[in-house]
Amino acid sequence: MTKSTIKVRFAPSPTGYLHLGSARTALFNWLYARHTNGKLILRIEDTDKIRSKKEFLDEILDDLKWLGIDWDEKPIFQSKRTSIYKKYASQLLDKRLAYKEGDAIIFKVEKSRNIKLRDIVHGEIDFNTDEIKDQVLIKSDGFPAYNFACAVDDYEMGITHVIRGADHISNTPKQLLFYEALGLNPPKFAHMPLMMGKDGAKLSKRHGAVAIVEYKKEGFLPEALSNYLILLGWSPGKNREIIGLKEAIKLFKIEGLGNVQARFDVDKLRWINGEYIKNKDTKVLTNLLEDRVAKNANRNYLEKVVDLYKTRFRTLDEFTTLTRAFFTDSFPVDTEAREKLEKYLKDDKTKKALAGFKADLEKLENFNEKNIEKICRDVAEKHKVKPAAIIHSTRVAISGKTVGAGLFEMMELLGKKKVLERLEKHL
RNA sequence: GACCCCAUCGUCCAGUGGUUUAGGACACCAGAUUUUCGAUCUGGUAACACGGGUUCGAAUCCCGUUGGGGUCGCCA
Repeated sequence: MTKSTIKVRFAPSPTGYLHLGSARTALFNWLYARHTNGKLILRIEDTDKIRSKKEFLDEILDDLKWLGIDWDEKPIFQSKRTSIYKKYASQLLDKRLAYKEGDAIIFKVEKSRNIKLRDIVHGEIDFNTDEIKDQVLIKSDGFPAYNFACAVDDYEMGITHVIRGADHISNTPKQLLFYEALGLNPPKFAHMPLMMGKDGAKLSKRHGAVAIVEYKKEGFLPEALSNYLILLGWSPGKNREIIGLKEAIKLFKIEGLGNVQARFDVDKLRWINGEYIKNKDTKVLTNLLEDRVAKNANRNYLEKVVDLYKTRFRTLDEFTTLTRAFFTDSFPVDTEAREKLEKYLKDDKTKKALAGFKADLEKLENFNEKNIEKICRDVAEKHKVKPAAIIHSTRVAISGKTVGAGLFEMMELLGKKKVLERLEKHL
């Protein structure tokens, strides 16, 4: 292992849950650190005394771990470093580059200067200091203002690359001014375009869930979410869509970060999630599903249901609604399914065939897929109806749905007793 | 409003002056599987925002327009 000098950071403020956009930023920082064999440091920006909450921090840390992100060294808390910021602020005071205003310390911005930012994703960006007002360094409450704390910490922590959202582009010249006044070398910057909602507007609750924890609850797999997120603004090449974090680390290049705003598309996320679900080992998948079905469900039985439905659900939540009939007798019957069944029952021949099917099933001793299918086809032929008529109406009767796995497999799994009960009840 | 960023199918991504009648994926549509389907397989529709340049040649370079986004707090 070669030593790397790369050091990046992810700096959440614990004033809310981990957001999709922040998670993506964290992911790219992590990818870069791991690819370069460098370090990722967590910096907790808790300088908003009122809005910062411990429970938010815990949740953010949990979500990061859940996504597969780990970090090096203990997280740094800005709230515990006030003396450091004050030290730097005093330096500027001494140099007469800053002034006091009450208890606050303000940085004097020199007018009509050009500040050049060399950004890894955007290239050179020029700013004129005429657009920048004097900047608060230390707030009246003694805590540092964001831009100052950020600049001081990135230097103090030895951060080499700042990978963050494009919403910070206009903050950067201010930070650059601080570095210059302090006589310090700034880190390199990479501003990634923000993630937008499906309609191109700012991603918010009205587009659906924005907190990582909500996706976790809905039953998205962490590897699917992180896979989707890194595809927004970066490409592993060769038109690859499904890519694990391990491989992404190998392929990651910071120069490959896109400069275009991407829209969050939950449909694609759902597709990726489905891909991960169907490729997952049934036992492992069952572990994830266990607490989403009736607690008394038999493990072996559960595994069989999972196996049967593996390719048909895209979130863990969907499994629950799709397979309800396997875990309770009081499952709902979809309106569409109800109508379909009623239509079949209006036909006299079909009705008689179903009665015959039921009667033959009662006599069947070895209630397995093959035998059931044979009975079904024999009965259909005898009553001159299409097997489909029996199959479709039976599926509705035993599951309340028009969609599902193969009927005969479903029947075998449910067992003779339940199948007959349901046929009796619904036909 | 000022300053800044951005602009390839509906969406994401590929494409970095000629090998492109612009490729892949999601979504959508159609066909198949006649045991359904939101499963599976096959196929299809669909884009270089617009206008000027530069060049033998532009999706690729430059300028402008339009459109989207961001920032202008003692929030971060």
